[in-house]
Amino acid sequence: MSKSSTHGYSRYSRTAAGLLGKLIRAARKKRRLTAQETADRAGISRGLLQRIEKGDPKCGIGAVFEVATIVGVQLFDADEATLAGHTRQAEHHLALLPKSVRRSPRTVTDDF
Amino acid sequence: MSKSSTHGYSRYSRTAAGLLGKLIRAARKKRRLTAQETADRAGISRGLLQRIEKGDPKCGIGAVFEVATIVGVQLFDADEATLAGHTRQAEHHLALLPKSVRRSPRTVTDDF
DNA sequence: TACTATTGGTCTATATATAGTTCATTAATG
DNA sequence: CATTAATGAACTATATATAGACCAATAGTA
Repeated sequence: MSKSSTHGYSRYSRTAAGLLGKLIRAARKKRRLTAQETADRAGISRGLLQRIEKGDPKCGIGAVFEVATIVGVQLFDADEATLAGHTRQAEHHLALLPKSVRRSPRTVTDDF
Repeated sequence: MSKSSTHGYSRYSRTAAGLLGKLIRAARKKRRLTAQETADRAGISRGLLQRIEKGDPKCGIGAVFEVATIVGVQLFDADEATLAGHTRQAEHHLALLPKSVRRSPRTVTDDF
C-alpha cells in the first residue's frame, strides 16, 4: 500500500467488502450454522471467519468466496458450469483485444 | 489452511476468482489502461495486479474490489448509495435473527 | 524494420495475514 | 434461574502476501 495508507482502500471497496460480510453472516445464521462449523467446512480458522463477516478487506478473496459458497451467497448467481461458460466467453473476448495497451505516444514534443 | 492444503479451496471458489480476474483484465484493456497505471490508481504494486488478473485466491479482497471498481467491473452492479442501502437492509435482517446459533442440543441422553 | 513501452517472470526483504490458542461475555435452552 | 454452547476479543508464532526492484521477451507504432 503505497497510497494514503491512512484508511487504505476507497469507500466503495470498503462498503462492498462490508456488505458481503454482512450478507455472509446473515446467510450463515439463517442456515443455523455455527461460526466454528462454518470455519471448519471452509478450512479456515474461526478468527478469520470473524474478520470476513466484519468485512476486513485484507482477507483473501479465496477464503471469502469459499465461505460465501458454503453459506449460500452467490457472487455471480450462477453455478459451476455457468461460471465456466462465462470464463470461456471472457477468454474469447480477451483474445480479441490487443495483447498490450499502447499508451498515447505522450506527444513527445516536451514543449515549453 | 487446515484442510487438504494440496489444492486449497474448492473448484467453485477458484473458478470464481479466476473469472473475476479475467473480467478485470478484459475491462482494463477495453479502457486502454496499462497495468502500471491501474496499479498506481489502486495503490498496489504491478505484481499484485498480475496475480489478481490471474485469479490468485490469496489476494486481499479489498485490493481486488479496488481494481475491479477502477476498471469498471461492478460486483454488486450497484453504486455507493445503493450498496449502503443494501447494507442497512442486511443489518436489519440480521437484527431479527438470533444472536447466537444454538446447535441441536445433541440429544444429550447419550444412550446405548 | 527499428524503437520502445508493456508485459511476464523471478528474486529478496519486509510487512502482515493467519492459525491456534486463551479468556470473558453473551444468550439460547432446559 | 442455571447451564453451557456460542461468540467476541485479545495475544503470539509462523507462514506468506506484498512491494520493489530486476531482466528478458513481447508487441504496438512510427
